[in-house]
Amino acid sequence: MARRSAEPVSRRERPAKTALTRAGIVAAAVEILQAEGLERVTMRRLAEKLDTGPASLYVYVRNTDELHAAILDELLGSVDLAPAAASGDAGWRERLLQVLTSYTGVLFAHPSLASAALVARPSGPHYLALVETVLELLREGGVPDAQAAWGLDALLQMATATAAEQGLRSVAADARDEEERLTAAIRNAPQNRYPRIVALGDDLLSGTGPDRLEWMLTAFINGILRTSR
Amino acid sequence: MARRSAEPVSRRERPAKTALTRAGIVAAAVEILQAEGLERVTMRRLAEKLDTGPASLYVYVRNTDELHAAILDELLGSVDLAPAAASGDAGWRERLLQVLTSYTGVLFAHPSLASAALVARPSGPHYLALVETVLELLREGGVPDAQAAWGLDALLQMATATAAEQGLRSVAADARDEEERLTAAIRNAPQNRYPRIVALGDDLLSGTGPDRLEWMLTAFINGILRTSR
DNA sequence: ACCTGAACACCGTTCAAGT
DNA sequence: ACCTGAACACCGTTCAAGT
Repeated sequence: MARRSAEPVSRRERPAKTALTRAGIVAAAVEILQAEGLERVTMRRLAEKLDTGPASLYVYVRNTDELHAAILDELLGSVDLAPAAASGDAGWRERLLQVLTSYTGVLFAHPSLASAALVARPSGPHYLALVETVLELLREGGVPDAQAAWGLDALLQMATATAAEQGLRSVAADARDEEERLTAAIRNAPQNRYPRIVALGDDLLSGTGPDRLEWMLTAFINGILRTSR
Repeated sequence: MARRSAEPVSRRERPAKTALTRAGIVAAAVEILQAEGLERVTMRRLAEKLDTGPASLYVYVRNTDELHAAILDELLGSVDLAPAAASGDAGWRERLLQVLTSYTGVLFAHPSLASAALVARPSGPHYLALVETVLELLREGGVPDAQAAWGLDALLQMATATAAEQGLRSVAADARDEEERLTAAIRNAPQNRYPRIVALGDDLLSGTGPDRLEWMLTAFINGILRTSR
């Protein structure tokens, strides 16, 4: 089948090629993330989706890490900040936990992104809105400013790290391997050398889901309240 | 310059090629880490150093992540666990902080490894020894077993995440960029939308070093003590 | 069982040249 | 200013074939 010109075919084969914009690039990146995971959100794959060469993306995005941070901020738009405002319905602690749980949930849906978030913190508007909300709840709870400033970071860090760990566990086969190695190591630990590990046993690895995170966050909030700088 | 045979030259050019072992592979990997950073600890670079092809390594190491975990456990051998045993000299809290600070110090020296540790937890003997020590100190402090089991993980996580963040800041130019973006975002946050962020200002990013970590750990230890499961 | 060469299927980033 | 083709300098992992 000969064709006289490639144009009409290429018009049919792919969506109309729109001008590149940062927003469009990030949106395409999110689509790839949803469909194929963060490992596939590469400059080359993204360029292919946008029907251009990878070099073109560097006009809008400094490098791959910045791209990942932009994707994360985009997704943080779906964190539910509403509980924070609903005062009266529940205490500030409970509402703070709700917000942080919503944040974790978003990361849970994209485990690989949670890992990236540990390294590359975002700085976009959605991230700032989350920070503002958490700070406001801490203020409502009477946490002194200095303690809130340092506590905020740790709270988000804990939530992010938990999502990364838990998420990987359920997805990557390699992470499963690693977990099994750790479980085996703990089960087989000789009692004379590791008495406390043996004493606590499986509880060290128990409840790795939301229960554990909620306890961790609660414990840390209690600590923030009582620990001055 | 012609040579009749490559053998004598190759004997001079590189160290005598010893048989591959897992220990030898990990040792070579640590050398590359020290000299060139974790980014350069690739299967190919490692094979080159060991004078073989990358495929040969897969007999001893399942994949790159497992290699990274093995390197980390190796380095954890230099964590100073001695303070834990020196009871009487200082309270258990202080000694726990000393151990965790030593752990952070090791990771600080290899920031990229700290990031890897957040994703790929090790399960080797040195890691188990660290876990055992922390658990024993928590027991000494009267922390109930259930709380120690879940608290342990969070303590190590906080120390690891802090090292990863702080370490990257001092090394990677990209991370510097990111920090600057975040600093700028916080400084330029409009007061009407983000009043708490503006109120706390630079304190949100202050003291990102050992002081901050010590406060975080102390706060969390206080929380562990008071928060039952 | 261990080791290897060669291949497969990818990467990020830069740069000179075009529009 | 924006966009591109082409190149540079790499990756992890597998597999058939050797010892």
